[in-house]
Amino acid sequence: MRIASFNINGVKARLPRLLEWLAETRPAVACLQEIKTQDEGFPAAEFEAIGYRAIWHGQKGFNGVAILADGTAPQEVLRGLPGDPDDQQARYLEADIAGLGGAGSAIRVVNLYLPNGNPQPGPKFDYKLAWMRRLRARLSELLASEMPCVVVGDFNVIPNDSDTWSVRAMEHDALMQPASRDAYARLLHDGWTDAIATLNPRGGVWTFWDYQAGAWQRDHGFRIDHALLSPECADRLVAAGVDKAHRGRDKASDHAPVWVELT
DNA sequence: ATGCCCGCTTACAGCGGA
Repeated sequence: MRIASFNINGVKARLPRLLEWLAETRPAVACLQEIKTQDEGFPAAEFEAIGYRAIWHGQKGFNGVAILADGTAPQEVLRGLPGDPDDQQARYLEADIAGLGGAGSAIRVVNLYLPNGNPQPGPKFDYKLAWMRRLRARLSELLASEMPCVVVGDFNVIPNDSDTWSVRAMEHDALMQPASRDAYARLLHDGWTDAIATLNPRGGVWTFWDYQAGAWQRDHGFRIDHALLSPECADRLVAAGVDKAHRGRDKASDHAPVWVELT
């Protein structure tokens, strides 16, 4: 059973590529980030036509997340990350997916689009770090619940030096500041398993290649899209990967899809 | 040091992304 995450950089601009990817890889759950549309612009009928039911949290022009499930409707648990009533940005969706947990029970899926934080220092970086503190609080509740849980999305954090083509090029970027990395490391220390890192301990796996400066052609990428597993799900991990070839297609997103395969 | 490219917007230039 596959759970995938894909920062699509605009659901309207990406729809043909997205439908193609769903048909080719057929994940049980597909979490999308940066849908970049208001709720009423989300192409739910296009996904239903190929067997996916969806929930989504849109915003005009920027951000926006969606959860698609193959043949079943995601049961929404949370829309928006708790902890700041003034936060209006559409970056968090949490849902139960029936039938994917042990013995036919549900699995909890968190889909997030963590703030970029550039330029740093500054208010956008402060917002990122505050968002990560709120995320840790919510994910700690999920760990305490002991339910099977998968947290995927664009974390906008390069966890280790081996997760970027060039430490020097990214040195001053918000994605790999010590404070960003520390906040991510705290999640892992709490008990979450980074699926791709666990299966690729030497690093060198990228999920993003910039549109600019020929980054794709030069393989100048880094790893910022992650899949975190609760202990129950980590025991079921059999594979994890990146659909790298999709980054090379015409009209591609600047991110490639990432996925985990659980028994 | 900045822009490169791309998607979005009551757009035709500017912003955000990473």
